[in-house]
Amino acid sequence: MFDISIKMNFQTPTKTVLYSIEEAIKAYRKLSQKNISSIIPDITIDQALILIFINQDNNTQSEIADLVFKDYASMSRIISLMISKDYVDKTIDNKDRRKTKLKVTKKGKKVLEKLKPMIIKNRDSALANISEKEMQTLFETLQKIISNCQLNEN
Amino acid sequence: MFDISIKMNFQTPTKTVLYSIEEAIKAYRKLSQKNISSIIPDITIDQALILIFINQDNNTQSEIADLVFKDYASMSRIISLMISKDYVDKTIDNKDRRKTKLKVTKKGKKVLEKLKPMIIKNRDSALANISEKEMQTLFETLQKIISNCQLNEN
DNA sequence: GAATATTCATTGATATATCAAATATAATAA
DNA sequence: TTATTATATTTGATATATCAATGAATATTC
Repeated sequence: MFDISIKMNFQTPTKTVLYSIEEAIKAYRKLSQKNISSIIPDITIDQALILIFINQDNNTQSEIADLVFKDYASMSRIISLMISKDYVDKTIDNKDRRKTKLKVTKKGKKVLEKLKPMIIKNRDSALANISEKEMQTLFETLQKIISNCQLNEN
Repeated sequence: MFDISIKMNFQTPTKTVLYSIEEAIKAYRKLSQKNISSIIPDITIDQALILIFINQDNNTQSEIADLVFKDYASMSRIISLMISKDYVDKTIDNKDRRKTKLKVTKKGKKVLEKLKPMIIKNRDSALANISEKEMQTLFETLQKIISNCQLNEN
């Protein structure tokens, strides 16, 4: 009895939308990584995304980590690698010596310019045949899920 | 000029739905992991998911890897760990000695029973206040994105 | 000003992701 | 049957994820 009642509510994982969300993001990542690697072989999509954010504003390392949903420890290591590849340049913020100032190098800027068209193309092909209205609905539902999850967080 | 025309199409990453998809799945994973760890400290959500799939059917290791979107190499290592924790038991398939037969151990089954209510609760809280219709729409849009990405795959 | 607490970043340990290469077995072609 | 090819899994190398602990600088409290 008990077992059956549990099973009734216990949908196979593959049947929940959460599974589809995972599937969608993995498919998009795979496509993006493949296309980006075809232009710049030694950069990951996350590194490219980080490069875009560093280029946009004067954010600290941990602010950017929050933007790309990364742990600060991971961020620290990714930045090290990006420095060693000469995509990024790091200096100490003299107003607060705990903080870092990140800057995209010349090489990094070149890479960004080379990648931009492909980044746009990736987004466009992932979102092909999806209307503005559909996209808006998708966005709103996702925001609900996000805030639902964050409610039960602390 | 050229630069401006690029910028016009180059939305800030945070403004695309793809970013929201990533955000949603990460928020859900964080919530799930937290709640699952509160019951069984030494299991990850992916391991729990894998346990469910092993329990359901007689799939081979790589079939399960496909179900949970994991690389075969990762799967191999995850299974090793799950065996060492006595959640899973592995034998060679004598009809085809390349294949493995995976089985959930008694301890694994106990863990699954303990976790089931929480897994259901996690899904429910993530999807709270989302109507059936909304969920259906979400599912359909995600399927479009998935097939869009897989089209440009090979 | 000294002690304490907080913040930003790094490092260590372990698990997982990814690609390439290696093994072992099975299926197919010659 | 032997050689070749294909399939299932493992292993190596490197990058990333996560948690805990540490270091360095700043902010707060007394």
